Amino acid sequence: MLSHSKLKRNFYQRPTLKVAQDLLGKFLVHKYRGPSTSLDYARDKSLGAGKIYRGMIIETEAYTGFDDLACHGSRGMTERNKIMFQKGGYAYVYLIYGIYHCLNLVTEKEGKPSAVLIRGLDFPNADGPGKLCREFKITKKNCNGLDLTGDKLWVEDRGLGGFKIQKGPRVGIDYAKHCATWPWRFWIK
DNA sequence: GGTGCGATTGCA
DNA sequence: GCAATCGCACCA
Repeated sequence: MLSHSKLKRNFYQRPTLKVAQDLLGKFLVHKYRGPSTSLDYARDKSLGAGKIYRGMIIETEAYTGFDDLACHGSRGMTERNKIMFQKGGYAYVYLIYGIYHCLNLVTEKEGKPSAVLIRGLDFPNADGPGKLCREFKITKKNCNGLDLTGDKLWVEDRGLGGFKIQKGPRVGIDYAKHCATWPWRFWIK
């Protein structure tokens, strides 16, 4: 196997709980071609030709199906969550609190709302779902609906494994009643 | 057409 | 503890 292989669609078209754990230790990559701030240019003169952001995924959460009250798609398809109903291998990005964006990787089969929320990367200022999107220039406008088998946003397997996976309840979903305690959050040290 | 709030973050 | 800030879900 290639040491830097881009994950294919069949990786995502599996049970969401499995995908959420298998994404740990893989690398999120964003090839960004959009406008950069003057501060970005001061830090990195190569930005004019586009920039590649790459960081190891260290924390995820699973959201799947109509019985998961914390899943955005559990109450049916809407304009916001329609990407979640596609087949696995697409990016679902939404705006939260009017300020931050959250990146999800759609899983399973078409018609079943399922995705993995990327909550943290081993990368400076990318410890948190909102922070990693800000740091990696991921927004709803430029990433929602992107095909993860394409050349803008994808996940790489760099051959790292053997991590001890920790698990616990998902964050910030107290409103989801009995689902709030399900141990669907996963992370590695 | 009006209303209320969120899969977050940073600061007091 | 709590404000920021807005798309959108939901109700009328």
